[in-house]
Amino acid sequence: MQDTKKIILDTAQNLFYTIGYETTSIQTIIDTVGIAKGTFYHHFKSKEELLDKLIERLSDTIIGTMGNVAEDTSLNALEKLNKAFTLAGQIKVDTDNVEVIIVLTKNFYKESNIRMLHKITEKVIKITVPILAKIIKQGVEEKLFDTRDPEYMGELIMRMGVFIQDKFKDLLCNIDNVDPNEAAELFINETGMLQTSVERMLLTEPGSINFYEPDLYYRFFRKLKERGGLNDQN
Amino acid sequence: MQDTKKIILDTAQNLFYTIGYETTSIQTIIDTVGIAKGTFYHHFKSKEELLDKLIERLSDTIIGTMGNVAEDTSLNALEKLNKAFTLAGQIKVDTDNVEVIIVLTKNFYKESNIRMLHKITEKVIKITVPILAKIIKQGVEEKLFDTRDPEYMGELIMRMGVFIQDKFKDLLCNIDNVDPNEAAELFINETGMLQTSVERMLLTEPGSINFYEPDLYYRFFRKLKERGGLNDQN
DNA sequence: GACAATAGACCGACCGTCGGTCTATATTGA
DNA sequence: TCAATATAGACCGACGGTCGGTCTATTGTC
Repeated sequence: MQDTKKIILDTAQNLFYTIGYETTSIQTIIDTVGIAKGTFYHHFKSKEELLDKLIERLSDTIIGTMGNVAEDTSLNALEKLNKAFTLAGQIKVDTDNVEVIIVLTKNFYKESNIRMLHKITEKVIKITVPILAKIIKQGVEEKLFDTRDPEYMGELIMRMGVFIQDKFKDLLCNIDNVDPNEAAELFINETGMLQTSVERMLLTEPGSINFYEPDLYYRFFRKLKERGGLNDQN
Repeated sequence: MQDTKKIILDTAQNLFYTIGYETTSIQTIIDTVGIAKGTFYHHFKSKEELLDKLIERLSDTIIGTMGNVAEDTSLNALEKLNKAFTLAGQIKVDTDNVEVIIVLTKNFYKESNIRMLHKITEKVIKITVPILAKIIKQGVEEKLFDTRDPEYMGELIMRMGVFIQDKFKDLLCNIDNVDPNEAAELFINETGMLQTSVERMLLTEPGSINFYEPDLYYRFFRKLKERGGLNDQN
């Protein structure tokens, strides 16, 4: 990868994440990088291709981390599924990176990013489903799960993950009107519903699916409230 | 509703469905209707508002039809759910309207319509979930279903419906490379998986969820193949 | 000297604005 | 009662500004 090309990619990623894909013009990108129009179009044939390359780069890291889990022979299918699912989410929720989550939430998910989000989501699903399917298939063989179509179940589970990520975003956006404990409880209820749903769909033991740690979210929402919600950043 | 406004809405709907939202310019709309720029902006403050009004109109019909099912006292919750879910899909699959489905598939779902599709999907979910939730709640009271959060289950089911609609589109787009019976079988397998998943999630009797009629899809795909797939229309 | 990299003037399409016209209804005054 | 006037709002289309993308010229490199 040439230097300029990488810089363009990095800059564009920053801008797309903070300002939005549609709302970031080529002009803004080249001004930020400090290059001319012609240079940009020498490296990328269109804005769309730039986005695609960006998503490609993102995919590689996800495939890497999830692939490792799937091939870890020390884990059974249930452990793998729990671990792999957590890794599939692009944003790692943590009490240490409240700032980052806020910025991403307020910008990444905004209206002008629908196309980008859609592309990313579809790509992530496309690359993660085969990995999840493999894990689920292993689980069926280990008699931990019951389903006749691991591929389909993998995709269903991933889409449920996308769904709850969206719910998480909604909660964050309304955090100022809600008590942090209440918000945490709401979200934990939703994660619980999701986990129970997956357990039922796979006919596995109640309580065996653990995609989300309740404590983490209690702490996260409390910390978020402490620093004054999302308002100070705009 | 004034005459001109309604004509603009109708025309735009046609254009958006056949050419696509992003790819239809205001100029095209006003040329088709036969009015001037100013007239358009007299009735709508932006292209986006036009889309919103269009979606609003669509929502009203869905609320109407689904609401009737929910309030039909002659049905139990299971019958209501089966009926309501089918009505939620905007496109009624039928062997009589193969043509319409083809046009909608090839255009409605295309790349340049992602924003429009997203808006429609979110709106449809927003208005249908309360209705489904009510039905599911009734089902819990009737001991037909088991869940502690009907609202969440309603949304999950609706999103699974959106998901399978997308799968149906994918199948249609690749119809030329696949045997119609094989395509039908693929899709029926997926509907089966979805139905089983819903049954398990709601802890209801296997076989009680019937959102899709297998025969209909066998006939549909056979008829589609007879008329030569999607190719003749472009 | 061939070829990749960079530059920036330029293009056409697009959304939305703005000053203004035109018609139909309401109001007025004799 | 009815002509003259006033008001509302539907309608018009030239225009501004932005944006993605192209094209030709120039620079740098092996």
